This record gives sequence, structure tokens and C-alpha cells, in this order.
Amino acid sequence: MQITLKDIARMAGVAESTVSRALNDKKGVGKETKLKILKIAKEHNYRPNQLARGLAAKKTNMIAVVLSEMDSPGNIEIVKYLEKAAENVNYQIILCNTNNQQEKEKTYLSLLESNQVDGAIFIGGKLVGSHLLRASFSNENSIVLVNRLAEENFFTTVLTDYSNGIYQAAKHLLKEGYQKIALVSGPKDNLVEEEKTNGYLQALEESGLKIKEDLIYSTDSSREAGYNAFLKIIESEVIPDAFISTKELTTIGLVEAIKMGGYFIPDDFAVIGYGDSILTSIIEPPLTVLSEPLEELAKKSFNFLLKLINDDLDSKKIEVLNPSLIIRDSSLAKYN
Amino acid sequence: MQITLKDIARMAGVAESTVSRALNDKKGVGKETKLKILKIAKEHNYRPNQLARGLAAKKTNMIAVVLSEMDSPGNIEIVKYLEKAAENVNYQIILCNTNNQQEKEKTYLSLLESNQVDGAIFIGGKLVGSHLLRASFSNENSIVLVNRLAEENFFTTVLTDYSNGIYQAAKHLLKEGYQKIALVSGPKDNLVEEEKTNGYLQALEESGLKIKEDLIYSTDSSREAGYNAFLKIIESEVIPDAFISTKELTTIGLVEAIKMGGYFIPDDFAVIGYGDSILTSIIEPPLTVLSEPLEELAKKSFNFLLKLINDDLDSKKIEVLNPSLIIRDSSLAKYN
DNA sequence: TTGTACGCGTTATCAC
DNA sequence: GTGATAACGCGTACAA
Repeated sequence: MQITLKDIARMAGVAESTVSRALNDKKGVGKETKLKILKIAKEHNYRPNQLARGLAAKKTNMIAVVLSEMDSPGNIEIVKYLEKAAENVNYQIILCNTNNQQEKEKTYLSLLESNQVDGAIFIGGKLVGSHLLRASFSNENSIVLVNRLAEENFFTTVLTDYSNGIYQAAKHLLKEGYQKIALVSGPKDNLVEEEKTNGYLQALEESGLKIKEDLIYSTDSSREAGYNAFLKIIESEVIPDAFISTKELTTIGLVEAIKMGGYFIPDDFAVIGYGDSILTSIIEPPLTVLSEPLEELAKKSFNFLLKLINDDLDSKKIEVLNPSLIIRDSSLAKYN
Repeated sequence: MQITLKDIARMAGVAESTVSRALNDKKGVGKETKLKILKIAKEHNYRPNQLARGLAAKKTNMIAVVLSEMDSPGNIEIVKYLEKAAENVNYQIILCNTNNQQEKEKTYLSLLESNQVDGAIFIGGKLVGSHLLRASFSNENSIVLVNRLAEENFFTTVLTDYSNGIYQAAKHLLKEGYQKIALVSGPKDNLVEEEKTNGYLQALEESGLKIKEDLIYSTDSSREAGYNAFLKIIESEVIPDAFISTKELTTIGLVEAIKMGGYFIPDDFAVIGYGDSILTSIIEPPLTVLSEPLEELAKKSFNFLLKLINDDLDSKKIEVLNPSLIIRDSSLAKYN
């Protein structure tokens, strides 16, 4: 059995409340009694029961981080930064993985509703479902969305400027002489992916190019999906000379398919991938990629959540950060 | 505010205990009262407060999964299998990341000691520290180790047969005609890595080859470490003709260094890497790798933990599973 | 500065 | 079958 407050109180010959105060560094405890209490606590390796503590204080100092994709190195990177931020303020992170399944999200939301965590950060994922909405209505839950768009705009959100990112990518390809740029984006029912597509369309329109519907392909965010996307697209009437991929894993699959087909990058097809992660840095040739400001995404979202928890945020906020285009071999100029 | 048991009791005009019984499917509740209670609960979106529940029942239905390396796709894969297993028995997983820092492990152990979780699975990591030991003494904590060796043998453990795995790898290289095989292993203060080295030594000795100390290199388990390992090793007197790498990320770094040096695989150096993950499958050339039985590791360890929690395991168990050698281009025969 | 008493939301043990 | 009531371990007014 674990030792409890009561035990310490008995040993020290004081009241439980005094022990509680001493252990929590609250003022109003005599120096000597405090020292004695701390000593006893240490000697017996006392660990406060966090369940009881949370129950009494209505605060657990734990937050949930809900990942839509645990395979994506970018997401893992964000988690690491979150952990660092949490550590500084003595918060625990509990990591949850949904694998893009909406029902799973519901499960993890109940962590909030059942008071196991003080707040939650949702990273990625599709359109915000009705259950998330209801959660925000039923009680003033502390929720921050990262890289996830909801048309309702009920949640504090930290975003990457996807539209602008893909816009830059497309512009770059155009400047390098590519004219028939294909877009391999994520699932259609994802507003973030819609944003990306918008950036693509805008760049093409500005250049006076006709949009070929055949060259816009939306699919899952998996490696296989990227692979199959290439196979589908080169079957179409218009053969592209370049690809922009909007997800980390699809990028990998896409490049693999291109190489498997005996084509060369960028000679046959230029490629701009997504995410400046280990995956895109391993693959050959060196890939031009769109890179998200992962550290900032993490820091800002954590700060927002902290403020939400402490009722320190007057209104829902949306912060948009800029991605950057990292130019490498795979998008080199077509004719030189 | 959330609705509580008491609220439901009031609305239904019954006692709290009755509500508790009804909601927990315990016998001894009238059909009609039960129906009424369930209806009210559903209508008001009642969520039991897990803190209170855990406090009263001394059981949280949560387990901690402590990862030593979150960058390793193999570990992530194990986590996914664990999640699946946990879901089946209505357990929640809380993921913790230590980044190979022992102090962090201590932090997460306190999740156990403070009754926030019913048990913990430690995946990977170095030598078991004294804090882990103390945990096993102070109270009968439910702990399972995965891919982690402790000389004390206090914990139920699920292991891969590392020694045999590396033995197979080395034998394979020898058969293919390689004679000067270098080993790039993980940190020295890690018994698992020691096991791997043993397998290597055994294979070489059986073949009557003299061991060259220069060719045994132990380092961090990072990509950079693998990269630098190659640079160091080719500076030595004996230039190897093959490499065995015992960690996922070092494998990547190693291969990158070889290619960066202008060498070819396997013409200049054969390579056997570690882990059949996305990383080793992306990199070129196709890599011969040692693959761990990830799903089995997860399933067995979870079952063990469940039994530990339910006091269903009479003694500490150690289960050793077999890795498999997946042969691809990077270890092709030297002369043909 | 210290102690008393109550509450947090459940579960479990008695009675009835 | 149902209802009080006492835990569970801690925080916190309030009183002393």
C-alpha cells in the first residue's frame, strides 16, 4: 500500500491540512513543521494520489494530445515540442492516436468530459465532427486545434497557411518551366486539403493556365495512396510534367511510383513534396518540400491551451503561421 | 458543469447507490428503475468522473506505455498494436516518451505510484535504473518490459532474440563471401546491445575468423551516430567489406554516409540494417534487414500486463521471440 | 501558525 | 430491489 497524507500527518503529529499545505508550498506553515513534514514525506517516498488531488482541486495538470496520424514524422515532431513546453509548466501529456477514425476522437474527448484531463490539443484530422461541436457547447472545454480547419470556427486554432504554401510551390514550378502540374492532395472532406487546392488553383490562374481537372487528384494520406495516385494520373489524357503532393506519406508513395515506372525526377517529372522530415530527406533524389513551422505550431498551441485552461483567453483565436519552401533537386528547372 | 450521479439520483427519485449499480450493469436493480436511470443518463449526456471512479474503485483502466524512442517507426508500430489490444478490453493507453532520458522515466513511473494508471509497459531503453527497481520493491507494481534487458530479472519481459538475430545476419554475410564485417551497435550500457554483440562474436568465432576490435563500434541510436560511425570505421586499419547495424536510425545514417562517400552498396560495402520499417524500405538500395515480430511483442506484453494487473500471473515471466532476416539487395554475394 | 470539517464524485458495505 | 452511509485521498474554507 501507498503512504498517504493521513499517514504523514499521524507520524508528524499534525493535522492533514498542515501536511497538505506544507507539501504544496502554501504559506502559513511554520518553518520547522514544514521541514519535518517534508523529511517524513521523502523518507517514505510519498506520492500524492493524483486521482484524489484532481478530484478535490478539479484540476489534473494533464492534457490530451490527439493525433490523427502517428505515422507522420511531422506530427511526432510537434508532440516532442509540446512535451518540452508542458514540462516547463509541470504538465503531463497523454498522447492519443485516432488513425483518422472519427469514433476514436469521441473516445478521447471523453477524457475531457470525464475530467481526466484539463484540456486537449487536436493535431490534424478531418472536418470537425458534430461530437466535437457538442462538447464545446455542453461545457466550456479547453480545446485547441492544430492544422485542422472547421467551418464553424468555434475553436481556438493554430494553422499553417496551406493555401499560400501550395501557391508558392506551384509558382516555383511554373517559374522553373513546368506547365502541366498535377496536384495530389489529401481527402476531399478535409478543409485543410481544400485550402491547399485553392492555393494551387490560384497560382495556375494567375499564370493564365487552364485548369485540367484530370491533374487534380485527391486521395488518402497514405503511402499506398500516393503510389496509386501516380498510376492513375499518368493514365489520364493530359500527362503532367510535375507533381505537388500535399501529405508526407503520399509524397513517399508518389516518388516510389515514379521511380518504379522507370521515370526520372526531375527530368521526367518534377516533384514537390510535403514535410521536411526524415522521410523526405532519405528518399532520392533530394526532394523540394513544403515545410511547416512545427516548433511554432507546438508552442503557440500549447500557450493557447494554457490560457484557455486558466480562463485567460477572452475570445477564440485563430493564428496562421507560414510554411516555407525548401528547394532541392527534385524541382530543378526543366530546360537547362 | 457536468452532471453527476447525485443529479441523476435526484431526478430519478432513487438513491445514488442504485444509480451506480444501474450504470455499471450490476445485478440487483429493478428492470424499470434501471431503464429510467439509463434514460436520464443518456438524455443529460452523463459522463462518470473517472477520477472519482478511480479513487473509489482503485482502478483506472488506464495503462502507461513508455517509449524510449518515439522516432523509431518500429516502436510506433508496437504502440499501434498495443492500442488495438487495449481497445478490446476497454483500456486506455497513455503514451509517454522519454527520449532515452532516465529522469523522464522516473517521471512516468510516478504515474504508477500515484495511481493514475493500473500498469505500465516500457519499450526499449537502457539498463533498468534503480528507480525502476525501487518501484518493484515498494509496491507490487504491474510493469512489463519490452525489448529491454535487466540483469536483475525482476520484471516480466518480452524480448526479441537479439543475439540469434545478429548471429543470423553475420552468418548470412559470411556465406555471401564477406570476411571483414563491421558491427555498428547501440550504446554500451545497454544489455540488449550487448546481446547483439554476442551474436556477432559467436558467428565470427564459429567461422574461425579473428575478431578485429576496430570493427566493433558502439554509439548512440541516432541517424547522426550512424553517419559518424562509418566515417570513424573507415579510418581504422582494417577496412571492412560489410556492415551490420543494430538500430533503425543508425542504419539510415550509416547508409547515407556510405553513399555520401561515393561508395556503392553492396559492391563496396554490404549492409544489413535493423527494422523492417518505412525508413529502411525507402532508402536505396533495398536493404537486407533484421525484422522484429512487432505484433507479437505487443500482444504478448499486453497480455502479461493484464494478468499482472489482475494478479493472474504467479511468477515473473520472460518470453523470447524470434526476429527474422529479410534478405534484399544490400547483402548480395560479393563475387558474382 | 495550526486544526476542524466538509466537499470532490464514485464505489462498496451494510442494513432494510 | 433499494437506500443510507462510509470510505477513497486530498484541498480548502473557516475557526481557533
